Amino acid sequence: MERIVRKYRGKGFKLTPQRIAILKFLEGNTSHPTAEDIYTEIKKRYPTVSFATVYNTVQVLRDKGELLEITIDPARKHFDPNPAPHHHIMCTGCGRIGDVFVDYSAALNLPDEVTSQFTTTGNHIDFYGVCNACRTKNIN
Amino acid sequence: MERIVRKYRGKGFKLTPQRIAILKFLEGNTSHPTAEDIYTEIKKRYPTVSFATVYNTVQVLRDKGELLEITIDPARKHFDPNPAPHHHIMCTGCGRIGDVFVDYSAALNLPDEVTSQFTTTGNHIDFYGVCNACRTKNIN
DNA sequence: TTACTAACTTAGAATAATTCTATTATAGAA
DNA sequence: TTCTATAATAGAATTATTCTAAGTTAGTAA
Repeated sequence: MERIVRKYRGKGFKLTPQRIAILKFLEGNTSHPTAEDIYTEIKKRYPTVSFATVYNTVQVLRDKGELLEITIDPARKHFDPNPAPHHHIMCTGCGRIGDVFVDYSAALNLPDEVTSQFTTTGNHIDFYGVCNACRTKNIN
Repeated sequence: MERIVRKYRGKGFKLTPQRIAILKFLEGNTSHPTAEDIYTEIKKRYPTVSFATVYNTVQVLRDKGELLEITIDPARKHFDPNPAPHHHIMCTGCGRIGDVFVDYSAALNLPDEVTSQFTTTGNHIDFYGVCNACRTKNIN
């Protein structure tokens, strides 16, 4: 019995071969892949896999709290298999996305004009920057 | 001469009637409209206006630093005519977006494993919550 | 004031991301 | 082993956004 199967069985969704392949690809993956990235990878082993399967699976995983959907890139969604709340930084040059594992919640006090209108439940920070590779490129 | 024209002329883009209508609609607008919201509004006065004009205009305004593009809603882009850096809070019930005019930058120190990889240039916080209207609805 | 042209508007086609549908297949419960 | 709810698939549909080609115009400069 595979480790992935052990980890995810009994969570309320079926573990099909395609899903196991998606879970394996995502396991420990810090590249923040898009749906197309996942599709391209799974297609190598399951050439008939469809986008519907990829989208269905990431939706199930999101709903079960096993995956985060990231909105930092205005062009498309990225996914993060680490469901622990954390933040992200995107390189404005190449689009690479990195993780920021710091909880800033204690510092993020909201003004009265906001707390009087909303009950806050969470926060996510998008940091923007330039990665080393892109900075080097621009210097030369 | 209208105030909008006075404010935006000489900024490097032509002020057409459609653009003036868009700028008027956006002026002081805190509803964070989508492209469709803008299109629907401008269509009232200019029935032949096209989506291309709306998208072209918001792109020009974004490039000129007169408008922010907001990614807090995974479903579609929203626009904010206040270009001063600030943050947003979205109601997870109805999708309403509010502004948060606090600069938290001083508190957002990044760990070494991030600063060694990225030179940070900015940040934007997505707060999530429930607005009063939605909270009341759920109680009843 | 007029003439000019780069920039703009428009309708509609194209693209890209995502979702839906109908059908067939299967994981996992009984 | 059987059964059925759930999932996979191909492909159509939908939605957001961008592109294209043709006609129009804002704003510059004579």
